[in-house]
This record gives sequence, structure tokens and C-alpha cells, in this order.
Amino acid sequence: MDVPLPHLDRPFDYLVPEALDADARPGVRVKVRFAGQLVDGWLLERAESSEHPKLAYLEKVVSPVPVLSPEVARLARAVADRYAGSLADVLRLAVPPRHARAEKAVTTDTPPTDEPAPDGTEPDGSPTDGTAPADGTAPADGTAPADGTAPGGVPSEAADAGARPGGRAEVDPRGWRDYPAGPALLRALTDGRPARAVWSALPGEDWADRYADAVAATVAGGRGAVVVVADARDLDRLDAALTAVLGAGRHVRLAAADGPARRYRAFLTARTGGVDVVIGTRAAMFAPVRRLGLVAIWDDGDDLHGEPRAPYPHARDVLLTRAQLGDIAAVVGGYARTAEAQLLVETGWAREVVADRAVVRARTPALAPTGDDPQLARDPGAASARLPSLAWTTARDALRADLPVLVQVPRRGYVPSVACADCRAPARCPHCAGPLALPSAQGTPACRWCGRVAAAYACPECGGRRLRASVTGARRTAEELGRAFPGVPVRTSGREEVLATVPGGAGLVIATPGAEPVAEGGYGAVLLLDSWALLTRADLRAGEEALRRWMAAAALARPGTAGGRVVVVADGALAPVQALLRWDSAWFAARELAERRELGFPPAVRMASVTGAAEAVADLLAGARLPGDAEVLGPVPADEGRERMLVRVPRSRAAAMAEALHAAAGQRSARKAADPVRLQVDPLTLF
DNA sequence: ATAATAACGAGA
DNA sequence: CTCGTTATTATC
Repeated sequence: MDVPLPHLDRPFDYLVPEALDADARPGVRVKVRFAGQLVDGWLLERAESSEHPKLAYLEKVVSPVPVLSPEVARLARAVADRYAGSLADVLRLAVPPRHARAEKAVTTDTPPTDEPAPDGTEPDGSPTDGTAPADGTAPADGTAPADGTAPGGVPSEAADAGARPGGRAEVDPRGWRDYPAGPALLRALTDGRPARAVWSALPGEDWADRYADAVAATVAGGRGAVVVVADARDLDRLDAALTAVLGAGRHVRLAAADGPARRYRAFLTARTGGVDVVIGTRAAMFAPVRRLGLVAIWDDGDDLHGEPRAPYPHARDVLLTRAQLGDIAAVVGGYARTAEAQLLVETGWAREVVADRAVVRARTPALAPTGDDPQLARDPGAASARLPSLAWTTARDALRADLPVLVQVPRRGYVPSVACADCRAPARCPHCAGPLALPSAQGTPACRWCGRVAAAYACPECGGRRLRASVTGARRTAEELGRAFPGVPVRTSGREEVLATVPGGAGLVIATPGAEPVAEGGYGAVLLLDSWALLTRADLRAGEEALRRWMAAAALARPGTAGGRVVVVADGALAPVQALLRWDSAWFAARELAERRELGFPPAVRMASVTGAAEAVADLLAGARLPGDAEVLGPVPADEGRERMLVRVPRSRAAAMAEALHAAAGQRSARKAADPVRLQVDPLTLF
């Protein structure tokens, strides 16, 4: 039933009239009379009988195309359960709105085919939440990586026997040879084994080419693939790489930005088996693909991977759930590693695919930190640009060598937070470890989560008692830089206009994070400015996010042996800076995860936020039969007079928490409680 | 939204 | 105890 009300989140039985019998197949959209009115719905399955005494008839089959595949239906249910949401909400994300003309164009020649239902790898009745990926318990069903040499698990010959047409083409693993486990990963993909990899890309790596290799290896084994990237620019790059490797017409791109007609057309092409490979932005995470053998995500730390519509699923988690439900390989890749990916590695759910240190050293640009103390800016020209001298000389040298220079400046609008004035460690609540905020310049700091006032705050790092608000990014740097290097062409790439590439000669490129163009031949210098704003952001992921952005920019520099240099304007003693200098995000992710375990933050625990009017939030939580070990934190004020409570449980109780919250929301919607409450499991930001 | 069903209270 | 009215709740 296509109604999002949580208390109606279950199947309903209808009689199928004779006339609709042929069209009424599982997966089609239907219209039924429900509570007196016509509503849209999904035909999930046909049955001989029903428990229900008096059934109504199906009114209409909207279209005979079974757009919802059995695999996606199962996935959607699992995602709804994980995120305390309704199936209808997930299906809205999974199946794009129908476009009649596109449907006609695609379905006239190719009838849809259904793959056999995935075999019974349903996670058993264990107390984990079905998305076992990050659960601390590697699945015990034989799909966990077992052997010590290759990533991936037990070969599932039965699953793909016969799926492979004739002989199998080997994919050239050359590009993956830099990673000792890389060639084995490709072999596993071709053999149809459900390998699971967390891939840390080398600086300068052409990630799109590597993903194209992985997809080609999967296709060579007779299976299909879904690859999700964060934005249109990454998608264009992957698109081009795939076309080069597979040839045209072997894949489709699925992105909301491509418009409803193209999107539905691509969706149907995949659904009807016209292609076996779908790439796209998060709209593609539910793409129906025949004999799916690989799901992959690039740069899983990018917050664009978080779906902003209920129930707010994250592309990484959807893809991993998908891999878990079928015998499907998974690759989580990026220059930087997220704490979530690290958890996959530490629990043994996935194997890391990383280069040896010697190779890393050979590929990494020369990296150096420099203090951002304005006292350092003594060079003529540099002072006006607020540029530390090392940054200035590095840029100058690169320009003299006729090489392009990339300058990364932060976007504006970060939430100001509070840090120790002496050592700059973010100030956290002594009670719940939430972030502190200063209501006014002279005020007492208070926790944004639990609301407690931290009157006698002392920094746990250095014992300092003074606090300072952190600064926000300064865009002006761009113009000032242009003046500092007269005669050099300046390009900008940012929100309004994003450049994909720039030519190789001397030139300045000012870009915000995520909009850095690729330079022909690589940048001679990359300057990472105003990192102070990135690092002190009032966010759990501030350090991780800073490192992710720095690495993404630094990866575009030439190797140190070819003159590439990177200057980060930050204290070299800080952990994210250390990780950048050593190009070791695995180390940082492990450290980050350990810290989150200690503080009780995701992904070490499962959290949910309940947002709404104060009474509504209290009402919902009062009616929720939460697991015994659930902690409820808050309330803290949210915007527009609403407030927010956080629920925290151990990962083993994640499913129980989601179920309890969904049920409580159901109780409320059943008695028509007016004021809405927003439920978010694993919210991207915790404040 | 609306129909069934349960709950309730007044009068026989 | 029964009927008529009103809250409750399920909605195939």
C-alpha cells in the first residue's frame, strides 16, 4: 500500500478479478480500494488463499511491467526495518516515478525477466539487524571471508553455475597490481565469489578506471554490477571509464539529476535486462540488476550519499545490506577511509585492499604542515593574502616550474563550535560527550545534546579552562591569492560552477572541497587552507571529514618524485594532519573508531534521533518499548521550536530499537496524532 | 475518510 | 438488561 503511515506498513490481501489475472504479477503497480478510496499499491505476491474473511477486488493494474523485482522488494523491506521506516517510503526511493512514454519506448521489445530468488542467505534470527555488515558479528552463514589469501568468501558455484556464457574472459588486473590483494579481488569477481573489500586508493589513482576494471571482471563472470558515486562529476568520470572498458551500451546511468524520463528509461532498461551494469548517484542504490554480482561505492564518506528523504538511508548501508542479502560482492572505496568502513574491516566482514607502504611512499606527493599563525606571513605579497610563507613559496615554485596550483578553501556556513583556547581540542560534555556550545561570548558553555551546563569545564587534553569559538571559512582568500600572484590565470571551481579538468600549465585553481578539478599531469602544488574551520566543526566527523577532503585534493597532486608538493595549513601534531602527512587513513580510521567506541558514538553503537514538538517527542518515546539497555539522551533544542532526543543502543540491539521506534510511531499515527515526529536512524549529523 | 466495533450510560 | 449514543480502531 503506497501510504507511508507506519501502522499500515504491512501487506493487505485482495482478490484478483479474472480480467486482471494475466497482468497481476508480482512487482506491478496496482490501484486498490482502501478505506473507501483508491490508493496506489504494489503487488508483492500472488497467493491461493487468505486469512482475511472478506476481500475486496483489485481495481486496476497500473502497468503490466513488474518494475519491482523480488530482490529489490526484499532489500526495501530490510532497509525499512533497519531505518525504522515504512516499506512505502523506501519503495518511493527504490522505484522512480512512472513515465508512460519512456515505458512504452523501452518495453516494446524486451520483456522483463525475473532472476531466481536469491538463495536462503537470510541472516538468521540472530539479534543483529540484518545489515550485519557493521555489526561486530561476521555473518555465520559461510559468506564471511574465510581464506587467508583472497578477499571474499566461499565460492558459491551453485549460485552462478550456468549464468556464465561460455568461456570466461580474464580482466587485465594491471591497474590493481599496486594493491597486493587487488588481482585476487578481480579474480573473485569473475568467479562470482562474494568478495568484500574496503579499498584505500593511492594518491593519483584513477579510481574510475579501477572501478571499471572491477565491473568488467564481474561482467566477465556473467554477473551484473551497481556502482554508486556521490555527484554528477564523479558519475561522468565513471561513465567515461566504463564506456572505455566495456564499450558503449553495456551500462546505464541512473541519477535524479538526469530528469524523470531519462531516469525511468534507464531504470527500465536495467529492469528488463537490457544492461547488467548500473552506475549512478544514490538514486541508483536500489537499481534492479539481473544476477547482481557486485555493489560498489566510491568515497562513502561524502555526505551526499545520505538520502535526505525518509527513512534517510545511506547508500553505503543500502549496498552492504544488498550484498548481505544475496551472495554479492561489495567494494567500499575512497582515498580516505571512514569509521564505518574500518568497522567492516575490524569485524572481518570485509578485507582491506591497500598498497604496501613502499608503494604509498613512491606515489605520495611531498606533504608538509605549516602553522596558520599570521606572524609567519612575512613574505611580500603573502601578508595580504594571509598565506603562511611555506604555502606561498610552494605555490610560487610550482608556478615557476609551469605547473598548476590547487588551492582548497572551505565553503562557508559551518556551525560554529567551541574548542579549548590553548590546545584547540574540541570541547565535549563531561557527561555525554556531546559538543559544547557557547550561548553568548561571556556565557557558560552548555551541551547541545543533554543540555547540561558545563560550568567548570576543563580541557581533558591540556587542562585549559579557556574556550574559544572557532572561525568560519573565508572565501576572500581566492581574490587575495590572485593579487599575490599577478599575471597568473586564476580559475575557480565551486558551488555555482564545477570544473572537471584544467590544463597542465602554470595557473591557480581555487576550489571548494569536492569541486577540485583534475589537472592534466597532476598539480605541482596543492594548498589546503583554513583547515581550522574544517577541524573544529561541531560535528562528530569533523576530523574524518577534514582528512577525506584533504586527501581528495592531495590525491590530485603529482607524486613527490615528480615535484608534487602539498601544504596543509594546520598543526602537524593533530591526528588528521598526521594521517594526511603519512597518507594513512586506515590508521586514522582505526583511531577514530576506537574513540567512538569509548565515547559511545556511531558506528560503534547504533543511534536514532527523534525530532519534533516537545510533547510529540515525549509521547512517542513514552510509547516505545525500547530494549532494556537503551539510553535516552536529551532533550536538546532543534530548529523552529522543536526538540530532539537521541536513543543509543549497542549494535546488537539495533534491530530491536528500530522496531520499537517504528511501532511507537505506528501507535501515534493510528490514533491520528497530529504533530509529526521525525525518526532518523544513524543520522548524518548528531546535532 | 468511514465503517466496524467496543464502551458507556440512561431508562425499563 | 437493552437500546441508543459515543469513543475507538481498523482499514483487505
